Amino acid sequence: MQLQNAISQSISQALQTLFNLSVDASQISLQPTRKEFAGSFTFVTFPYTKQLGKGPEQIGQALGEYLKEHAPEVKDFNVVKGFLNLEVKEAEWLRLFKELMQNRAYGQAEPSGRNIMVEYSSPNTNKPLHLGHLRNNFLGYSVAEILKANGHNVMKVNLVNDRGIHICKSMLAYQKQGNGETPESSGIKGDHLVGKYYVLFDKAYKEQIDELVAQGMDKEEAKKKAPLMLEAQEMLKKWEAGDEQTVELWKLMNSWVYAGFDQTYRNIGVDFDKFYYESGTYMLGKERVEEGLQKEVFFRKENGSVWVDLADEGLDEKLLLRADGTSVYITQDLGTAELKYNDFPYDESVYVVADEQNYHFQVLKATLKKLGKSYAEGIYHLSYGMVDLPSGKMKSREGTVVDADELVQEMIDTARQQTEELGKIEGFTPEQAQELYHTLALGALKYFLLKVDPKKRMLFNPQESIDFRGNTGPFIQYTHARIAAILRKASEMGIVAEATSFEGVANLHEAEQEVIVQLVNYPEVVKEAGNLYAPSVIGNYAYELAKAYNRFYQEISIFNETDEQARNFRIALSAMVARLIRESMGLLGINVPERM
RNA sequence: GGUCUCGUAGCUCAGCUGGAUAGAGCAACUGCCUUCUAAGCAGUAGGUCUUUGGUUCGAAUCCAAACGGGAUCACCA
Repeated sequence: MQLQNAISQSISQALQTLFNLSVDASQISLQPTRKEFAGSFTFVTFPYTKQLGKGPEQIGQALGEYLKEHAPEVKDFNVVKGFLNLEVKEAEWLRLFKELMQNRAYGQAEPSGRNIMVEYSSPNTNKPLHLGHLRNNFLGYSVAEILKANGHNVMKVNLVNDRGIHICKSMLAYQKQGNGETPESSGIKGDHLVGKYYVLFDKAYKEQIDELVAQGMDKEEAKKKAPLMLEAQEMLKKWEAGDEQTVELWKLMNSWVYAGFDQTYRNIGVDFDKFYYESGTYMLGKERVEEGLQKEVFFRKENGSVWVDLADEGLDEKLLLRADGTSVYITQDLGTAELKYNDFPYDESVYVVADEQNYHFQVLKATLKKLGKSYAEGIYHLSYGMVDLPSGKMKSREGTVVDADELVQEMIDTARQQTEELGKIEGFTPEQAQELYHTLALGALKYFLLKVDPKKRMLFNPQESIDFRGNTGPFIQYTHARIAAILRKASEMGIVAEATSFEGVANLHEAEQEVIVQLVNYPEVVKEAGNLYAPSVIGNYAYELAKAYNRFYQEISIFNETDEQARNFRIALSAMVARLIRESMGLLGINVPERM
């Protein structure tokens, strides 16, 4: 970056000196040179032809000659049409490399003083996590890490949806058919056990609907009138009224689910600084609604329901409180927003929630603004696309949902199988092998889900996503393991590759230079990923870095190099690549192995 | 129907604030392991960047429209 700035500065000077044209250096943009031409940076001269009344080649030629003479970084140049390609001196690349290697906090931005809250995961407590949740969890965790690397003060929170009709469905089915089954007695993980009863409810409920329809009732009506649905609603009312027995069962079943979630979270390596529970926040929302009525930014309809008119924001009227005074989804979000802000006065509050809720978040933000809440401005909906299967949309009702725990286990099995096939498991203790499989499995899965732009809907193909070759997590992990082997060997040989140990290196191979270019880019990449809330930017970078290194690894020998300085440089270069692979993968929540 | 969003190789995806002959991976084909881990490297083949118009020196990228997917517009969450 500073290299680009320096060159831009020189170009600005050149334009002034040669053509008497004043252009600020910040206005001069350089782009990476396409690989079929010599050079590292390219300056496009087309935009200046009119003002200067000269041809693009002519301008490029004149600038190139000036830069070669006056810019200390520029080694040579070539002009192709309106493109001035600049080659940078090898000494300059080496200097940059030494500099970044000595910077212990390389890639970590200065503290920004900004507080950012990141809410993610936010599960319902009536069933286990599925593939869609995995994208959410990986995204949320990764974005939080990326924001930290950008110098922000980050708090990760999980808002658990622990109340509502869906939980009552599981509870009801359990009451009827549970026979006192527990996770201990059945050996079923708590969230799966509760999910089992949710499915049982749904099955029986469907049967009732079919029956009613067979009797001639309209399907929509049957859905509302089915006895089981009425019972579930009754149970919800009892819960809201604090009925002891209902609350007791609710607590018991939720505790099973939490134990299960806890296990899954630990297994997939995500964590939270704080949990919020909707049962603990939904009442607060009603206070905000009351506040809005007093401020006269909300209004009450004849039947008693409360609304906000967001027409001036290009949105509709929105219900905030039902006629019977009970809260709806957005009511509790109004309360939770305030609670969050009181706990952690944020500059920004990120909600990692699927794009089906885009409208909801527009409404939430607009409504809080109407209430005059200053923190409304900081609300940012990190909206991500749904995960599709080759068979189409995931539908829990049709049983096409991919269970998170099962998927992770399948990935681990595949990792084991692949590793054994390749015969790469010699010298591992069983525990180490197990750890490796886990690292590879999650690396493959996380990378697969994070390499795609979050905003885009994506396809999860079970066959491809468990691939360990090509543009995958394990490919990058493998590159790290290779370097680790080199570093072990260097260490055995007593080589310490410090900046001083290769000061005499004069020429660089092309492959070496390409690796340095990648290394130099890293801070910019972290910044961009932060600005865009996009782990995919980091993922693409890690892949490019690993690819550049593997090219180098293939073409250039390290330990057969007779020039000690050159050898030391290559070891240092390798160490730095390993470090940035570890860092960047860490930003994705992916661990890297020492051996594989 | 209104609003929002997406459309790039057979498949899955990159392509930054407009720049050169649009790039990866998978799948197909060809080479490279007595030399630091072949989960690798090098190469061949594969494209009307959905279409049409506009902006300009220049458009996959910006604007408009059309076509085709998806989401949403509940006293559901």
